[in-house]
Amino acid sequence: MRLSQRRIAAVLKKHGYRLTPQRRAIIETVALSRGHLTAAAVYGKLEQNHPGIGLVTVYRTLEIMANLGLICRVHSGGCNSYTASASGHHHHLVCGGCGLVVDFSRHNLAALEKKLCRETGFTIDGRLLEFSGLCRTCQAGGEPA
Amino acid sequence: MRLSQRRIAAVLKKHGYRLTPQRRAIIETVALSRGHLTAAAVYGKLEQNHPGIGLVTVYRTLEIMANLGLICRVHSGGCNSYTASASGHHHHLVCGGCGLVVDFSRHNLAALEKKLCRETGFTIDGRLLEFSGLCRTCQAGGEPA
DNA sequence: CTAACTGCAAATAATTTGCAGCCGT
DNA sequence: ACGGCTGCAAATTATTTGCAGTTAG
Repeated sequence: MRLSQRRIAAVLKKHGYRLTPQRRAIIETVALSRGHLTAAAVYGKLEQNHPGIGLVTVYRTLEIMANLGLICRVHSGGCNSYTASASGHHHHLVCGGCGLVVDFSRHNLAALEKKLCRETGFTIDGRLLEFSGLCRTCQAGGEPA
Repeated sequence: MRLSQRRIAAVLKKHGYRLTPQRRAIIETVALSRGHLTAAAVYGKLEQNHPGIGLVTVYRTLEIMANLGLICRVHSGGCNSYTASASGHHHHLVCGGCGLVVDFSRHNLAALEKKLCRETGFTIDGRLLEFSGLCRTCQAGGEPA
C-alpha cells in the first residue's frame, strides 16, 4: 500500500481537521488508487461505494490534503499558461514574484532519464521540469510585475 | 531578444499556416514578454496596441504555436490532478496510457538546483519534475485504464 | 478564387462561493 | 453545544464549438 489511510487520517486530525465519513471515503479512494485522479474522477469512483458525496466536498478535501502534503498535484496535460521559447526548450525557472521565466534546457537530464527507464521499464516521451522561486529582483523586494 | 518574431512567422508559414495581422500581434506579444502568460493575459495586453482581437483567436493561436514547439506551456500553479503520495514527494513518472504514477523523489536534483541558483541568482522554493511516457504494461499494448 | 481564419455568441467544462442545516469532538 | 463540515444551487472562470462573413496567398 502506497500511503495508509490511517496515516492520512492521523495527519488530518493532528492539524485540527475533522474526520468525517466523506473524508474517509475520499482518502480511501485516493490512497488505493495507483494513478492520478481529478476531482471529478474521485467523485466518479465514490459513486460506486459511497454515493451521495458532493463533488464540492471532493474539491475541498483534495485541496486540504494537498496543502498538508498528503497528496501531490500532477501536472501532465491541461495546464494553460505559456512562455516564449526557442523550440525544444522545456525546462524553466519561474519566478513566483514577477513571472520571469528563465530557460535552462541546456542542462540535460539524460542520465536521470535513462536510469529511470532502466529501473521502471517506462519509455519516456515527455518531460516537464520547473523550479519555482524568486528571481534576484524579487528577492530584493521588487514589486511583482 | 528571446525568440524572434521573424522566426515564429517563418515556422508558421512553413507549416502552411497563414500570417494574419492578429497572429502577428499575438506573436509579438508573446515573443516580447519575459514572463509567462495565460490566454487571457495575452488578450489583455493586446487590447493596448491591437484592440479588437478576440480571445478565441488568442486561444487558437497559442495552441498552434505550442503544437509547433514555438512556445511552451508553463505549469506553475493551477493544475488540478492529484496522486496519492507520501509527504514531500514531488517527482513523478506518469504513464500516459493508464495514469500510473511512479514516484522517484529519492533521486535528488540538489546538484542541478544549486548550479541554477548560482548561475541565475534565483532562490528556489518549489520544484516540479515529471516525465511522461508509457509503463511496461501499456507498452505491451494493454488497454489504457 | 477559396480554404483558412476571424469574431461573435453560445455551449461546455472546471472551479468557487453563499448559505442553511448537520454532526464530530 | 458549537464550530467545522456538507450538499445544494448559483456564480464565476476557463475553454471550446458553430457559424457566417472576411481575407491571405
